[in-house]
Amino acid sequence: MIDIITEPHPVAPSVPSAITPDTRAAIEQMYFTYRAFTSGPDALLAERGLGRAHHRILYFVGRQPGIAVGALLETLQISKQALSAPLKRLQEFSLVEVRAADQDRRVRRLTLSAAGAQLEAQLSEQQAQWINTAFARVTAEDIASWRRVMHALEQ
Amino acid sequence: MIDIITEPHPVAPSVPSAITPDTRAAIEQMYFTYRAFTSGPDALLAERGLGRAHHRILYFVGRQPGIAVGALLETLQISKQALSAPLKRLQEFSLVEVRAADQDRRVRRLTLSAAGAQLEAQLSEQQAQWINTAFARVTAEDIASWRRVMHALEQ
DNA sequence: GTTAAGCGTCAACATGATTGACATAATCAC
DNA sequence: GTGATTATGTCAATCATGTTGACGCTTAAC
Repeated sequence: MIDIITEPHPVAPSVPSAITPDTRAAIEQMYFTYRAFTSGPDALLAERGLGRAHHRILYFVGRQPGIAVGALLETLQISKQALSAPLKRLQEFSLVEVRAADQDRRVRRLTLSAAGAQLEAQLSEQQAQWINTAFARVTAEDIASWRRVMHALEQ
Repeated sequence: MIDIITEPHPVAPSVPSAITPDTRAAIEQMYFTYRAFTSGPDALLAERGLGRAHHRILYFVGRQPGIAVGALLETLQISKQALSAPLKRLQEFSLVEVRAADQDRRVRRLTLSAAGAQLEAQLSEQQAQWINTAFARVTAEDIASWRRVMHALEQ
């Protein structure tokens, strides 16, 4: 159980803040934009009885075919138990295939089946169209700048 | 129960896609950037036994003091049942205050207590510092462009 | 042959969301 | 005033996604 503290909380006195209206606007934009970003795929996935967890697996296995389970866990930053159920379901649906690695047979390599690759393409296609639609409304310089800022935001 | 279809799925044949490597990169950037965006506040909230749901309530009540429950539901796009538990908890912790509206006493107006405002400021401060740190590494033109693109992405 | 690595699985639990049904108080329409 | 509607709350069942802990299995490494 998490330690719930309701008493006055011992926190470092907050440095007088740089929360300008512009920064506030940026925070809100991250929230709403991400929500819009996920809503398209979510609907498509729901039709098949899948969720966002399955999407992330499909996505990263698609990007790195033959990725090991451990590496996928690192990428997703979740526990193996959290991965277990959605990965199993993707196997049952024949969307993801699992094979022991040749060199080290403890390692399971994950790849997309043809159907898995097709679904992944549909999902990415949706997001790509959404991004490309937005990109079409701004200049090439805006896009380059957007990338620079997003990269800076990843730390 | 969701209708689970494992048979070949009746989907419109996907239009040959515009998923360029650049678009892929943009998709990934959204995912990782949002994850980085939420990790700071999440840690601070966990110390107090709160989660992201509480954060969103604190945030929007902070931005629109006196907001009605129904309006908050609209903003968050969740059901009243989903709001109930975290809101109740915020009241128990004396972070959010609830008062019947003067004109229409069915309407409950939500405001932050002093402690609630302080916590909200800390959380926003964290995100603001993160954003400002990133903004410091790019030009003013990049920031303006970033805003334009983010706005376009909200549709 | 023992140890360690990579992975799987069972269990218990927390959180955040859903839908459905019903309850209550206050306002509005007549 | 009565009756419908609105704003909100609440109980219940369910789902998805995550956690930690404990234990087991197969394979590789020493």
